[in-house]
Amino acid sequence: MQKRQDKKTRLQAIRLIVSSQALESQEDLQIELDKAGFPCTQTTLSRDLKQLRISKVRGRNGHSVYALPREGMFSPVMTREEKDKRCWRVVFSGNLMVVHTPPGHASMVAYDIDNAGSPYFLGTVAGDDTVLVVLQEDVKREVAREAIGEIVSQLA
Amino acid sequence: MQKRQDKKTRLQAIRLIVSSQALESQEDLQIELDKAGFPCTQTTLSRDLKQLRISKVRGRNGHSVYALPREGMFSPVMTREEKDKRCWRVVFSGNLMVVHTPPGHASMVAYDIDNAGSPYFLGTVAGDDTVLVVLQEDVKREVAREAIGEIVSQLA
DNA sequence: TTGTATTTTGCATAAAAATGCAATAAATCT
DNA sequence: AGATTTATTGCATTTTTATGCAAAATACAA
Repeated sequence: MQKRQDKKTRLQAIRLIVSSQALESQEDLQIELDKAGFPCTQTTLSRDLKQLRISKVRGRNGHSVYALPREGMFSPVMTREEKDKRCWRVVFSGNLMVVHTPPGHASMVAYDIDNAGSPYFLGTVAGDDTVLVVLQEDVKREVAREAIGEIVSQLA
Repeated sequence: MQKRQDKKTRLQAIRLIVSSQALESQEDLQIELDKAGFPCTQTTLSRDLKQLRISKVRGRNGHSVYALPREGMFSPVMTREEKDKRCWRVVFSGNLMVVHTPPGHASMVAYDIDNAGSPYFLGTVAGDDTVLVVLQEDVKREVAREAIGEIVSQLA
């Protein structure tokens, strides 16, 4: 067998390529990777993509393209209980809502809040275990509390 | 050909099944769907999944399961050009300004805001795609909006 | 070093998913 | 009603992706 190429670097190249172009098959990716100086087989690509947790997702047109995984994505295998536990405590201060979560889960919760499209929440900033949510000015805390409850348990 | 079953209903059933169990193949889905009273072929499923924009995503273990589409979940939903073109969304609440950016760009924007040396902005906190800017107490929103506009456009 | 374990990779092949074509049900038009 | 168009669906097949196995490079231990 020939001298191995640096796998780390190849994986990095794959990330780069996948994030910058819409590739529809491993064969296409293989071609691009080859251009970039990383020749390899479809077999290897299949394994690399698995390791990088890259999957094909459908655009509006129905076509599928490869895409990097985004944190905050959780598999449908997560149990109800696990999801409900994502949100620990909610307190308010001025027009800010402070959501406490388990360590490391803040970004996921923030992601869900952002994507819930609620009119009450203007935006979020996530740390490691805390999410800061900026409320619409005239929103009552009760309303906000209920809304966050729905988002967390609903996605749960 | 036999009497057709209601496609609408079948699609609904697929949504339900996919969102409640971790299925690894269309064949598995076919079996579940059959149990639910919607017998059909893999061919039909392939088409249904395409129409529903359901795709396989990888869990942490690397295994793939079908999952309903979630907006904004994957990067390629928006191309790089679209991201660059997208106009920043700026909203206010109290003496806070909330600046939305493309995913991962918040810290860069925050950095630029900090370094712009504007007297209107006391400080910033950046998440992944949101920057929280604390405004000087007596600053008018129009002024703030204009100021941020200048800072941001310098980036582009 | 020498021997052993682990990792990486490709080939051949299996498994999974997508699609061209054709048949026919259902809808629409005249 | 009868004719025409559109939508669904399955079969056969192709295309795409995953994997068992083996070879060889690299890492590791004694």
